[in-house]
Amino acid sequence: MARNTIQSGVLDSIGLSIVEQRYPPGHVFRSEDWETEFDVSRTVLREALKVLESMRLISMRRKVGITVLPETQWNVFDPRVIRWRLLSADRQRQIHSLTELRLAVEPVAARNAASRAASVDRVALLYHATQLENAGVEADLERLHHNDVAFHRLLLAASGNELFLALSELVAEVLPVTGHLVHDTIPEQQTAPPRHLHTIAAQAIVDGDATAAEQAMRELLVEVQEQMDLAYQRRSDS
Amino acid sequence: MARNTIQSGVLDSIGLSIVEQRYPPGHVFRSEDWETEFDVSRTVLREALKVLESMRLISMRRKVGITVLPETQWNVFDPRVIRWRLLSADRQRQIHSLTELRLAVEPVAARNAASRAASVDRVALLYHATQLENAGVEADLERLHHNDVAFHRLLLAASGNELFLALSELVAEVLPVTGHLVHDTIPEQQTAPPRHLHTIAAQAIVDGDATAAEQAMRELLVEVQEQMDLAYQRRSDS
DNA sequence: CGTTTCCAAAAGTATTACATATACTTTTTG
DNA sequence: CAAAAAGTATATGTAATACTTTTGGAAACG
Repeated sequence: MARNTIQSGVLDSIGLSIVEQRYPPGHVFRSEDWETEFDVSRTVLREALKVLESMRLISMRRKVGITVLPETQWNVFDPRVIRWRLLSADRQRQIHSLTELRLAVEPVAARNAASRAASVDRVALLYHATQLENAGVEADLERLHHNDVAFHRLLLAASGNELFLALSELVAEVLPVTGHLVHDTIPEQQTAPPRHLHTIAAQAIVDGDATAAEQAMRELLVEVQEQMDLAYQRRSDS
Repeated sequence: MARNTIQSGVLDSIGLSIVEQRYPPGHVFRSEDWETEFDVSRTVLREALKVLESMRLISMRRKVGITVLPETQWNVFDPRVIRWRLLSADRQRQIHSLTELRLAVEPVAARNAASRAASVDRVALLYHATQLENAGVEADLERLHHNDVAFHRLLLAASGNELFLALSELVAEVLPVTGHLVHDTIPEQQTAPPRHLHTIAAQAIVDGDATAAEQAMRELLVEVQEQMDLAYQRRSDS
């Protein structure tokens, strides 16, 4: 995805530094400052700044300069902002927020999928779920995450709501992070229940049982939420 | 919000034309085409295109040109994309999707607000709710919408989740549209119940009753959803 | 028929000059 | 002396242009 252009490098660098709170909100730059720091032309810099402006990380005004905007203004649904935040200090808060959002949306997505999804999608969902459940302890994480992402993306797509589908990108950003976190800190047998819930949800969708699907996804996400909290708790203990 | 710059005009024009499906996905432009059409410099055009690229409406590649991306790629959470879609032909679908998302999120937001919100926010919520409920038939729409937007924004803010808060911008975009639609097509007395539900939800949040708050907001959004469907049904009848 | 080479096309980058809006200062004015 | 008007400096906004780099596709080649 990341195009091999210097503009994207500058964008990434500035974006991350802002999200990392290296500059207080309200802090003002002149574009010249960045030009010299990165040794790029005004053209390249301005194109990067325009993107950051469209993400509401900064505001550009004549005779004033580039102002760093407060966090409340940010387009926190932009996948790049998500990624930057997952790299920054408030990673934990970001994961918590994202999981809370998933807890709100995915059960409803499951409900809708159970009543609207195409048969082929229902079957595919069940396939990914069983793949997840049957994966043993020695299964490589790579493959596990792939199925996990595929399951949740398909679920959101099958909901028939393009806004839900768009959220799958955010889920895809956060899933590997939560996956590794859980894997590194939680004993294996404790992760079995959520995996099983994938299958229950998928089966409910295949059966067209909207309520059961919603319930299973809700339990699954509650489980994820608890595992996240537990993982961070153990971390701070060590 | 719209800055008084040519670049923003070009951005708006191209963005809207893409969202309106005036060009099929996969259609390829050269930046020169747009330059002549809008009679602007390459600088201005490219800055607009960069923003559109960051919204995933287009993709710019060397030796290829500017490709219009399919709808599934779009950053549908960007407020500008929302606005363009509300202006375009699939306005109805967009409203339905947004309401469905609200139906997923706002009840959870209410639940969280009931257990986390600051006292001052709880009181303010109740204030806006009673203002809404007490507004008579002759109350000007302007003022009604202002209170409505304020209520929902505050609710999402009080949830303590910055992703929920960010959604308030989308709600603010869609609320006036649904508001006018309902007002123009539904008899006044039928809009009373949802208004009352605002107060019930707010009161539950003041009382710290998470379950009641969630339930009230869910009923409210279901009501909104039904009114939307009804409004469009009546429209197509005429 | 597949592979490599090469070219042209389109975006990517850089430089420079000028336009324009606007925060700030100075002057005028009542 | 304060408030309004005028003026000025400054940083972004816009334009024009030249050059660089990547890369799809045609042409040459084995």
